[in-house]
Amino acid sequence: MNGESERLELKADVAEELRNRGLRVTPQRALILGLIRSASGHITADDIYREVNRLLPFTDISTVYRTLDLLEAHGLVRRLVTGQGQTQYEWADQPHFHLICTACGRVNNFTDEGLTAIIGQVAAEHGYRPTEFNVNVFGLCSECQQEAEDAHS
Amino acid sequence: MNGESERLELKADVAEELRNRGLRVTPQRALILGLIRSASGHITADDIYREVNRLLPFTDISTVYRTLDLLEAHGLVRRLVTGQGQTQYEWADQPHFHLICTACGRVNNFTDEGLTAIIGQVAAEHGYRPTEFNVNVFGLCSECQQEAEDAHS
DNA sequence: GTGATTGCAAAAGGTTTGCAGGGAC
DNA sequence: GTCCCTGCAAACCTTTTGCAATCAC
Repeated sequence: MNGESERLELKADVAEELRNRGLRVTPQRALILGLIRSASGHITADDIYREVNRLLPFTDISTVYRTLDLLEAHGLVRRLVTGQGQTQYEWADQPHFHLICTACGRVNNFTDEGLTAIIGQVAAEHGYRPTEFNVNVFGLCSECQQEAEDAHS
Repeated sequence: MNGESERLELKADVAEELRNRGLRVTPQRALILGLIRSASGHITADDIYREVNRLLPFTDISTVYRTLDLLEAHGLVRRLVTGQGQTQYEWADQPHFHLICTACGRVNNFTDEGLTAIIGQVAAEHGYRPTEFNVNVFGLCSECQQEAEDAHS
């Protein structure tokens, strides 16, 4: 494994992704898209802002937001409004569901064939032709349940 | 049908709902809860603010937010984060899902036992204790599908 | 009477916008 | 060279908070 060549590959990849959509390639855009793509889960605008600034100082938060809007509009990135403070962003690979912890704000992705099937079926029953759906489940993750219990004992 | 007696009934009803939960009954609370309850669909804090002020002038927006938080904490009201500007609130009768038509914008509520069960099950598998979930399915409603077909013929 | 609730004013926090200079094509 | 993109600063908008006066119980 060579970290640097991986990074270069990713950079080229990401630049191509932008060009394919007729977008100009700027260091900021490539970096932001790369960050989201290599982030394992979800990432906030502020996370991105801080990380980008380590590599590209003087990048402004407004650039981050503008870029995120752009990437979302072009279907490269998905926006996830959790209601726990900031909006989260994720790489738009395949549809999935979200488990959102209302205590720590952590978001877990999951997929479930049965769930997908039922949603399609129910939509059809109501005469809908579904194009897209999102499922957000709010609750306490196992860590926060544990903490809550510990606090009470 | 007598509009006024209906309103009085609702008001008494709503006051009881508050009392049952050990909450003090104030005109603001009763009014806000009544508004949400009689709103057919979803309503924003600002909608509520404006409507409350027509009937109870000088009510502050902060009171609206504080009341909404309170009502949500006591399970009387559900918060719906749409990502389109403001948060929406709805009367917490029974859990349901949203079918949202991307053409006409109409939102249909539906319920489905199977879907509810699967969501609970999947959450449990991931160690979550779910408190709330929202399922939004985007697509074309039957009317808009029809229109689209008609337009093409 | 007592503690909870309200209105007011101000702040917080995330996100957006106008503008002039600089960069991608 | 042209138009788009960026950094900067300021504004925006929804939501939250501190405080003193008022109200429900």
